Amino acid sequence: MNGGGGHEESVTYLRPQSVSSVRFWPVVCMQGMTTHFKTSKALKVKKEVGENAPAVSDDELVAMSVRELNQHLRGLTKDDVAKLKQRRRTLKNRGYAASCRIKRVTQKEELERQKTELQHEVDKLARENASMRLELDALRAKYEALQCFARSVTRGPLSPGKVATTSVITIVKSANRNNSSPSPFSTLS
Amino acid sequence: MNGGGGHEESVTYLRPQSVSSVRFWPVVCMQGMTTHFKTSKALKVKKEVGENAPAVSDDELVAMSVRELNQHLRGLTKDDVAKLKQRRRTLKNRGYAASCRIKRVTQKEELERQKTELQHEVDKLARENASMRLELDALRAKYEALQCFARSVTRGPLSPGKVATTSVITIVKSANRNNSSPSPFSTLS
DNA sequence: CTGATAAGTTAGCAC
DNA sequence: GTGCTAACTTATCAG
Repeated sequence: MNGGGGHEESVTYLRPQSVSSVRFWPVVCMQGMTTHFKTSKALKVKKEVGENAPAVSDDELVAMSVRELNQHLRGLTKDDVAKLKQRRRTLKNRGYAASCRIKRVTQKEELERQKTELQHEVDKLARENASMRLELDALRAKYEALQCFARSVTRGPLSPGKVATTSVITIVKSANRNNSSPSPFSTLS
Repeated sequence: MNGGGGHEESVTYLRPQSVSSVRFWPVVCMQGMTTHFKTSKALKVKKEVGENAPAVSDDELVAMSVRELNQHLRGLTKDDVAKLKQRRRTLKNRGYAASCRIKRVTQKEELERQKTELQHEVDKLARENASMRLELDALRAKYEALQCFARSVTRGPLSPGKVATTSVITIVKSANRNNSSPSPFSTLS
């Protein structure tokens, strides 16, 4: 596979580094891009006699600015220039792909976090709601009881002594049925 | 590139179909897997003299059962068998990858849907909560006012003539209206 | 082996 | 040219 014409001599593989040691880089940083090495894809360069190119590493190549890159391009074949640039582009893309995946995972986690947060908020509001509803019902009961009493006192102004007291007793019982709060007259005395 | 030894004659490329017409398949279905065609990767098969293999299409190959596949493998080189199987595996993987992407997107959408739903629930509960709080406050005010009145009637049983009667009427009216009146005496006509 | 998924490669878009 | 992303390929793992 990958026959360059049938030559086997004086060929140097770039990227001869570790296989399947995969690291995550800080997004867009692309340190330590030394992975994989697909044989059929490995860029290779004929070693010219008296070659002085220092065989830039992936890390260096990808971190290089365009200006720095141009310096390394001095005295290279037009073909080699293209290949080096392509290698740089590929390395960059590898980093972009990693960034993209990290972003995807991060966004998903963020979404799940927000979902959990909202769920907690729903729970909290539902609890508040329920307790308020209880309170409201209790207060309504108390209010109606008190209203009953007030009506009995005012409508029939017979003798406010004994009758009123009896009414109060009744109301107290009624109020206890509905909830735990004491009689509507607990604060009266 | 991809030299099979330097021969250029009698070579048939499989997968010569459309380039970059990408379709989504029903998950795991893998219909219409005719895409891309990376030249450096294209599987190619030597055309043997008297070859009777019908050059199975991607669709057929991927939909084939193992038993059917074995029938198509009759009279093929061990090498060609391996290549065909590899092509099948690659096609399958293409489908798996598509399924994987679809699943990812679907899950994300589902997450967002749930988030929206929860947000609506929070809004609804918050609204309920606020209105109930208003109702509660109004009722408390009414209750206290009535309590005041009741206290004044019971504690000092002076003359329950005009004032008391007026008060009672007010209370009754107020009771019919739930919470729109800030004071039990506001509706005094 | 089948299916799924992480990582890498490629094509193509947008700036 | 740079960065991003969909689709594809490959490697690898689980069942």
